[in-house]
Amino acid sequence: MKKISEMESIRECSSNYILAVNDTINVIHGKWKAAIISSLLFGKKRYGELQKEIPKITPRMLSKELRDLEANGMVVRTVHDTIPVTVEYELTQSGYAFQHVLDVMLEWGLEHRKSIIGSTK
Amino acid sequence: MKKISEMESIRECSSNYILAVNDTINVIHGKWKAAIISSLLFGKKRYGELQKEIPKITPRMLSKELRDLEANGMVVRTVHDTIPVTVEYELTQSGYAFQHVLDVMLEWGLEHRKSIIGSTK
DNA sequence: GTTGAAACTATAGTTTAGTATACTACTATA
DNA sequence: TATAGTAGTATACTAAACTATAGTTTCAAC
Repeated sequence: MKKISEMESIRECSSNYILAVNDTINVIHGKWKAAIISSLLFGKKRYGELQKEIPKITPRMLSKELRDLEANGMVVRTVHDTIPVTVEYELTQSGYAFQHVLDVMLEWGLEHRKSIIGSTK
Repeated sequence: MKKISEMESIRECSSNYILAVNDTINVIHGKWKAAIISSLLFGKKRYGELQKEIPKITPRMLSKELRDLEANGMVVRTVHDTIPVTVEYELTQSGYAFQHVLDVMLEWGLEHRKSIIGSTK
């Protein structure tokens, strides 16, 4: 399949590999993006709901990170003409697909923690 | 199996999920760590070899990042009593296992790029 | 005409990350 | 005695990320 050969060819070259991986790292770069994405994996949310779910984020950071995620094609922002206006944020298809990446990170993190505890006792 | 149930229980709770995922993000946090890990995936390397393979890294950053990675159980540092002394850095088992995380990132990144190109044409 | 809700923005400051450039310690060989 | 190789450290700086706190807009209900 094409996907396999594309990955294979990138994996052969250390510098291309790093560039492609960094593309992904940049999308979740920073202190808050993983939290926002994780929160949105449980369903679309309004600005105020995100603020409540991510307790210590400032409004400035929340709106900046949401703008970044929107610019990167991770979330879509929808304004509803209710009174007062409400805004909903939802993951794109790519955004939802990112759960697989987070799950693999989670799994590795759990194993890694075990291996560290095992090696220091 | 235990691993499944552990993951399932973490995935049920948004805040625990974020905490566990952040453990992993912190390990590769910063501009250079993914590059160092990627380079070491191709085999153990000496300090000077890493410096050549990662062209723009300063010696200060390289030694800082290597210290971080060592402290996090990602690499082991071995001093050989050659003349002059040589130092080798090698990934731990966890470090090598991290390739799976990077591969999933790579794969998602390639798909994501396609979906962005597809949506703007 | 004041209050309140929603979704932010503005300004200023602190903290952390990263860069630039020079220097050190050790020892072997010329 | 000077030079070179290896693996760094030291000092000072700039830039990016993040925080704190207050203010803005819009419209409706009281």
